[in-house]
Amino acid sequence: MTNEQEFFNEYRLMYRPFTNQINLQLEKYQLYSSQWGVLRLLTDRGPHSLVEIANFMYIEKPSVTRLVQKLVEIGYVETVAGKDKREKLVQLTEQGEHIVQEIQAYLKPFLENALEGVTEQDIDIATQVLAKIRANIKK
Amino acid sequence: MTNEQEFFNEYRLMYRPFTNQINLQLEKYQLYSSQWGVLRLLTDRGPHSLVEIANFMYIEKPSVTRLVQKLVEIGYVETVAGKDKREKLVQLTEQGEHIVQEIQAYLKPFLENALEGVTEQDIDIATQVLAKIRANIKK
DNA sequence: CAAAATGGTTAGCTAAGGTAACTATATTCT
DNA sequence: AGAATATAGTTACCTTAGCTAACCATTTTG
Repeated sequence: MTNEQEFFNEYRLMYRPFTNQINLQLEKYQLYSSQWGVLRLLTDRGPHSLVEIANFMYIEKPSVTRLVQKLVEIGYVETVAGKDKREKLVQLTEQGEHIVQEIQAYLKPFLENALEGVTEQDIDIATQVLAKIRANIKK
Repeated sequence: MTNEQEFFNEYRLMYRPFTNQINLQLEKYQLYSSQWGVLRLLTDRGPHSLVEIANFMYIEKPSVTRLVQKLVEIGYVETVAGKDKREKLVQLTEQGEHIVQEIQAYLKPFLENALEGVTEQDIDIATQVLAKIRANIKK
């Protein structure tokens, strides 16, 4: 087995246990990891339209509609009309901003534990490899 | 944003484009990436019972039942009764062994392209990081 | 040998998407 | 300017890749 195949093998093997664990942690906040992805995007990079969210997350518009509808329902985000009246800008509510901080703190020990025994440097290398692959695929 | 969060962010962002592309490549063989995962396991490590497959792939027994049923239908694998009469050993058929070779060759350019510009050494480091995380999570 | 454990299946559910077809607003092109 | 085209978002319905609960059939254990 070549190194390339071994890498992709490991990549896929990690996916389910990781996502399951994250969903377990997020249950407390009535969130799934997909919704958490949206909240993190809004936190890290500010308000986005639905289409922008779709492009960033590599998912289709209807999927974003549903994710955002649920987050609005819970009260973590709100939508405001853009200058372009077709557009809806999605932004965190005050409650949303608050909960994101709380969740980030809550997840911290879990993520730290997951990376236990891995050096900072290796994490950075792995991060760059993943980013590079993503760029190559979408090219 | 800390490095840890950045890593997990990249990990998740890569998942959908990657799996979509793989499924696209596998369409030609009437396979999904989940089924391909089973074929690869049988190729790399020989015949396995359903429970062994479930443990290896971190999925539940009923999911394995369905994956294997489909592969039997297509004719890529067959099941033989184990010494323990409850057990079913899943193994590649001749056609299955043949097709795995073909698919591996067919996927090669795609995987190489995905890793273009990444050094062997960095791939190895990234692979080890993923394996380590998986071990930490399941611990 | 009865009770518990293990391997596998069936039935029905869910998360996290996707496509097709539509409305409403904006943009472009003659 | 007005018609054709493009873009943002939604609705309805479909799919992949899982899941749990409940159930057989064997095997192991007390």
